[in-house]
Amino acid sequence: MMKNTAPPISPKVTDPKVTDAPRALKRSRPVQVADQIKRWVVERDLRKGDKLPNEAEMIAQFKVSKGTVREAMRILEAQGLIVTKTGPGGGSSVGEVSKDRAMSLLGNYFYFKDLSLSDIYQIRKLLEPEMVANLAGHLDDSTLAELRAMAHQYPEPARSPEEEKQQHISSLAFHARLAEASDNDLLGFVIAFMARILADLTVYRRLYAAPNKELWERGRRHQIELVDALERGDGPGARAIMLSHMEGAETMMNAQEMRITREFMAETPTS
Amino acid sequence: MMKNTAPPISPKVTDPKVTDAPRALKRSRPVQVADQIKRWVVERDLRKGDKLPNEAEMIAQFKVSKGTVREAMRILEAQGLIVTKTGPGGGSSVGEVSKDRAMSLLGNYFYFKDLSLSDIYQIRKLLEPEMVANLAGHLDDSTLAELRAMAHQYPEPARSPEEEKQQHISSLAFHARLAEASDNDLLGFVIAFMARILADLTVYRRLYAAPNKELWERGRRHQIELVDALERGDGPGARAIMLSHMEGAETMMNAQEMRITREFMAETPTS
DNA sequence: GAGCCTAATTCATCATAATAAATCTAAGCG
DNA sequence: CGCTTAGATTTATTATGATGAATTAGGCTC
Repeated sequence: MMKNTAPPISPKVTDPKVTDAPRALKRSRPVQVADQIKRWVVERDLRKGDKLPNEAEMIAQFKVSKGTVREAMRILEAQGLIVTKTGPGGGSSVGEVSKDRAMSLLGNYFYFKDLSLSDIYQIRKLLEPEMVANLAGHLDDSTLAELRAMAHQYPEPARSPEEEKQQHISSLAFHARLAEASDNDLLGFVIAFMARILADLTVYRRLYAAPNKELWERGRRHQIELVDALERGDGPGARAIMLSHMEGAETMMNAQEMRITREFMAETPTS
Repeated sequence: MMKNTAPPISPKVTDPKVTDAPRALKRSRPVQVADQIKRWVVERDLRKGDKLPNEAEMIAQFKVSKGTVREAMRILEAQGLIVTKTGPGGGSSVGEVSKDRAMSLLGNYFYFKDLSLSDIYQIRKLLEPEMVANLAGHLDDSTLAELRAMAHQYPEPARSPEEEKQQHISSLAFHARLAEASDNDLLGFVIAFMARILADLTVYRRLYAAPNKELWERGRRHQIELVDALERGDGPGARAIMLSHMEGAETMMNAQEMRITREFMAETPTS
């Protein structure tokens, strides 16, 4: 029917090398090879940096052509699971999936989903206060200093739409930095992901809506007060400030026309 | 739901600066080609099902060899962005990233992160009550019936560890089904993802810890009461029930020894 | 007109060869 | 003796062409 080049159908075959191919009868060979490599990695509990066999060995191991092995490697590489280098001592090795790549891949999913601002803020209002409550009293001095610097970066309200956008991005970076410090990796990831989605939005300020100076000032004060609360370990205080901050931010966002950029999120090339 | 902030999709977002090879250094050719194809798709605002040029055209278009084009296609395919078929009328076409694939890719990221149960439950306790509060009064009859059937599936406490595991999985499926019905796609995704992580855990019940009949019974009652509350549109009630349910579930989970299966999440072949 | 068969189209896989990149080695120079 | 650097080596990267397999469309038979 669909697979008579290889002899995998009969159950009692003693396939040389391919000891383990129970399911996987509908997928292309590169995908199958990629899956086998994944299993191979998991079985040996390889970790970041551990090396995989080189191309030639894989060709021999899986009895497939060079091109097929390469396509399999590309699949794994696209998922961020391996990295490959050339040269002596080169080859492929296990690579931890970076947060950046994970967010990009997840962004591809939501590209088709048209999230609304209220969707995102509904979650931010729940998660961000909780996160800062956890964080209170657990941040080291350098992180606190970093946050404080970010909070003080823009001492004045924006005078141009472009500047306002910069401040907006900067504010989101503040939240992303907080998320990075979170002990709860999942919580931190979701919050950072939302910050990134918001940062990727294209903002069209309504021309007739003058920047709301009062709201802006309150947002800035929130950030400063938040860092203070975090420093003195005041969890409930931090939570309350963040909640208020989120509500203010939501109001500001709703006062603007926004549109999701219809681009796949690109990975930031380490800049 | 207040979806009023979601803007209608407007045409033309393309920034003229970044349309053509801005920075193409340092990356391999297949990756560059994949990026070009992505841009090509976005610029034309192609949607699910729209077809891409065939292999030969791409070879001519990008002036690279067939192998390179194929590797680029494998990259995009691994990310779920395209699907490829053979035969007349075959070729590659744009494919919506499936929820399943998105969860697998995200799972690869957390494979290296060793999430704890308390990390997950901290978030569940925040998000799931909120979700059901949104859902109250917004579910159609067939969904309600489906949920009710799931809630009634196991009328008796488990008599064996294996059966208990089945019930556990079933309960998580209940939550995943709720998440699927959520209007807030991001909220639903995060909740379904957590359910999947929990389902992928390998459970080792402590041999000396007899199944807690009372807790189990309360959990079951929660599910039934929850569906009732959802049906009559009682948002606050649904929220309260779910919060209580989450707390109970957390207690039960903590009474068990669990270990994350050290496997990359596989995609379920068909669903 | 229904059903089967053949042919055309398109991707899938394999094989081989030449190229490029990274590293290591050791000769050459100061 | 130590540093530099040219070349050799290892490994992945790209290219090319040929053959195979899957799928559909159209035609042929009855």
